[in-house]
Amino acid sequence: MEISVITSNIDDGRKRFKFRKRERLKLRSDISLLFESGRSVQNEDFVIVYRKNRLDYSRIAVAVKRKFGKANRRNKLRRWVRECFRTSSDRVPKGYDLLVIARKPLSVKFKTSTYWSVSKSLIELFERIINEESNTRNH
RNA sequence: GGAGAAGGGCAGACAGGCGCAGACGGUCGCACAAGGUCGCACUGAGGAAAGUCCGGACUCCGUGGGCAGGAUGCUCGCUAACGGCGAGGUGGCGUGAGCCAUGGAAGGGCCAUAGAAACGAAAACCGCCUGAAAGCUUAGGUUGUCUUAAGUGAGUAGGGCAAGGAUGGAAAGGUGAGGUAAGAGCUCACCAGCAGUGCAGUGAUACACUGGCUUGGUAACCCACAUCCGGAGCAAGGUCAAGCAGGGGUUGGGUCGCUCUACCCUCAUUCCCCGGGUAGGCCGCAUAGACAGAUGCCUGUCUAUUACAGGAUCCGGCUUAUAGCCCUUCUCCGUAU
RNA sequence: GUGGCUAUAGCUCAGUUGGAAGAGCGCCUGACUGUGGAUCAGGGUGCCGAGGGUUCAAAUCCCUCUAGCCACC
Repeated sequence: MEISVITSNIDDGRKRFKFRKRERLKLRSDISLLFESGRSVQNEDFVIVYRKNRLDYSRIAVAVKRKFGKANRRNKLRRWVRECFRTSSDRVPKGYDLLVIARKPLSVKFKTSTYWSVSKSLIELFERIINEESNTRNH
């Protein structure tokens, strides 16, 4: 019961987020479905392929090509994307399967870029997904 | 204080917050399954985790032998083993601390072009030394199809030499003296190198004496000798089980580049071939340990957002990448005492 | 991850005991033609993926890197 007190204290400042196992998109069949019937948005850094699932939460997968860089760089980008997904879950569209693909220009400027610049361009894409989906519903 | 040489170390730290993986303990769950959920506590990437260049462990392949093939290469030691490391020997470079290299008298191959000649005690372009003759001319003796002298031919042909020049990456010991027509290990002294003997050392070798005077380079060319190596690799391999539907074939199969001897299995549940369908879990697997694959972000302080960079069967090395520092030992130069 | 292969002209490829690098297509120049094509004649387009080493000499032999590709659940 002491625990709940602590967490509630934190909730005063900012929200407490988790990244659960079920929020990962792991099955091969799900991903091939995405490629077959998913829609996509893109900017200079990323492509996001998305598709509505029948759950009340979103699932995410990250794809980084081997050409992007060595293992260290690829790991770092994957962690940043995951961190962004976790901390800004209120801005992520709910009930979707997402596949984030890193593009070539990002690999060039990756050495000088920071976590904030990467998460900014990701959030921009998340918001565009929300907008486009609401538009199609209106039609 | 400056310029170097060798070796070793750190690889952001501390505090707080959010988050992740595993194990453990609760809890939900027919249940010691999968999965979810909770957690004041525990564990959670590197010096190179990398390249995959070596060596093992481990696993499967039927046993043994031979050939082929591969690796290493001064000596000794360390090691499970190694192509690794340590010490020593010899040679080269550097004022020095130190650094780099290491089989050429078993045999064969190759050394283009240039050069006389490229490993055969061979060869002769220029050169050095020696050095003709026929013929021709002139003069004389003599009148014969004769002969003498000088000149010319010619410093030519021929012979001797391996000193010097030229070529080349490299020219067959080097320097000096004697010697000779000119020269030459032709002779002598010293030096280098080779062989033998003695002595010291486990040994590579060192030292001394004696001898004949002397036969390049290339084994990251073949190779001799010595030592070692069977082949594949955790996607190895083992095991469990659901679903469906099994069918067919004949001397075939039993790791390998080749080969030999012996052996084993086998007319089908197991091996081989073909078709359909497809799905995997667990073990292997670890005091980090997954199977879409765990380390990230924020705040404060310290110069600090800051190098190279992330385990995938595990160890021992090597190699390559690397910010900013720190420590130890040593060398040379300058100044002061 | 494990085990392999390749890199030579703009493109596709040769290049065997180490001795000054070629073929085909394309390209450029000239001739023929009013112009173009076809045809004929001529031309090199090269730091042999990068850096070291062995050698008198390296596309070739040895070592280390860098790219690209393939096979095996």
